[in-house]
Amino acid sequence: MSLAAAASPPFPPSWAYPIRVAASQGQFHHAISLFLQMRASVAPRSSVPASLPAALKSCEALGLRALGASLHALAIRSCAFADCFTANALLNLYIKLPGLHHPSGTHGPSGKGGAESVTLEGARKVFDEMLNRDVVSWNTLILGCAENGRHQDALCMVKEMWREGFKPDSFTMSSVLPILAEHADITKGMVVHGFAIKNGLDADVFVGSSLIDMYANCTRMDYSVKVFDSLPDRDAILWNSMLAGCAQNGLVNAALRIFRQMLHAGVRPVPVTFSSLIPACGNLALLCLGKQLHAYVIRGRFNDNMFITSSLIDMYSKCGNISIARHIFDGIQSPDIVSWTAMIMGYALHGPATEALVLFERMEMGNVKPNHLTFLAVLTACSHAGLVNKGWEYFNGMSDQYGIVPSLEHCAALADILGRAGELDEAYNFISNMKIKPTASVWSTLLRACRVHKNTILAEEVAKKIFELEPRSMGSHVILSNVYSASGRWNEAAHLRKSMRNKGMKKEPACSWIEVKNKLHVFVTHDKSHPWYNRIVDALNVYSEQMRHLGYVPNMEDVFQDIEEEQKRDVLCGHNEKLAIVFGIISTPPGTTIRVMKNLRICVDCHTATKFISKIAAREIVVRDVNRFHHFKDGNCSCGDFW
DNA sequence: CTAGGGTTAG
Repeated sequence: MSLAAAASPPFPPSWAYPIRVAASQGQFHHAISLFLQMRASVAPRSSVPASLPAALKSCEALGLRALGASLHALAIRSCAFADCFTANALLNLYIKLPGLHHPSGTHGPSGKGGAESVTLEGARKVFDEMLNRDVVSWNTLILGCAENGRHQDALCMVKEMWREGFKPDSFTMSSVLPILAEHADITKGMVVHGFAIKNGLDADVFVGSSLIDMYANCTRMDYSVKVFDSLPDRDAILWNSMLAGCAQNGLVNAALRIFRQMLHAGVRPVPVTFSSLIPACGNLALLCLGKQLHAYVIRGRFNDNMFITSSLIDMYSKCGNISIARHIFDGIQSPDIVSWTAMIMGYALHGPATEALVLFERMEMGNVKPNHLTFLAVLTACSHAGLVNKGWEYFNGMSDQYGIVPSLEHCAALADILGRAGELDEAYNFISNMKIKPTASVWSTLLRACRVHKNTILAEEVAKKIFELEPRSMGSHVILSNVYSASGRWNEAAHLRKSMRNKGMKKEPACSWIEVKNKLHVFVTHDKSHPWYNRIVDALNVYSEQMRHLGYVPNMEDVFQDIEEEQKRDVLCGHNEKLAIVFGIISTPPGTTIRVMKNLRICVDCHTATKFISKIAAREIVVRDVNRFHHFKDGNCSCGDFW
């Protein structure tokens, strides 16, 4: 460290200058060290106020709470606290370092608020004691509230600052807009937008990107586009905001267009560019596109970025390609909790569910601590593999060993494990005695189980509970009606359907889709508009004949209407997953793996038929339904007929 | 002295 500059200072003598320079260059240790030397020397008192903001900033960066507290005392003793600039820096320190207590106001952790509220109390005290405040003071406190979940406080404070004659600026906007984005409060969001326009703040890129995010979170990408187009050239952040917004709203084509425009405009992609695009491919199961992005990632040497590798693992497994996902996972030197969880969830959804548990144990041995999502993944694996004892073990272990309180999702997963395994009474008791009040969705896992295990009596009781909580629950009405149909109680089924019609309830249209040669083919039930429709039906009829020879019997359980047998068979033939699968087979070279996605659960008959088709056509067929993956091969399915 | 974009679930 060179003291030369400080030892022979320019006129007027100043210690403050090198301290400020060091802090502004990120050399916080150096800044602190200079500050302490200054205090030990006979430096003029006037150096203290001028160097305090930089010293406080350095404390924040290095997390030095004790020194921070003594600087607070020094600020008061030296009268530097009267200076707005210095007091603001101190206020910021209280916001940024949780656990730094105001010397005169340490009440200790109060009630449920805990350390978080104590931290803000200290900041609030500093703020209240300030002799002079400016817009920065208000902005600092508002941001502190915004980032610590005190959303209402933050919004109230904006009104308060306005009342006291301070005009909100671009900093205020970009603290407030993320709050409105999180609450999807487009009404207040547009008020803020209007204020920004009126006060000439809308050309600011920080405000602009916050507005883009806010509208994107309110699923109004059209407004986001308008904001984006109205902003002056460019900023890489804005491009990435737009990309993330489109990707999260499922607008993959729009996202790709923006990606290309961005490259064209000479803006270099950064890791976040990909970590927002890749998950969108996974959610829509666009394997070809995902692979292209993967190639881009490799060329750009982004593949050592954990966010990207995790999203690639998730993307490949959601696209049905668990082995590539595993290959990427194996290439990571030390996986973090996110990549472990993504990989474990991949196996949980795919089939070799015990592999998920093996990975979980390896993860524990590697001293990576599981979080609530990891346990959700492990419980999902137990459910899909029918492992009841293991399920209980993990459910109890998560709180006993890791102090993670089971959430509603974990409880639902355990109820699912019990129900699928046929332990219906245990599942019923478990749900009835849960610490958290069960929701309709928890009960409906049991309703599904009742249907699989053909327990009509319990199904009726469970359905009653569901309808109390959610009178218009479409899925539950359908399942109960299926239960009635399956046990030949057509009158009850008909009555139920009538009451559904009276309530104006409509079944979610089922659809399946498949990507062939980079093009997406969507099949909606009863939609005959696909150009290959007749060819598909012809092929399906040929398969049906062969299937019958091999012993296939159509299963009518899932047919909703009580119609003649012959008609029912037609309905089943028209099931969109069958159309998508057969289209895949006749439009690709022999041996190609068929990957089909479906927006609902696969039906019993389609599941059986697909097993036969995989054998007859000698194809591996991967079906992703809304719940899990099915790998059909050689007449068998990886789910073991258990879903 | 105060500010912006991303990953795992359902």
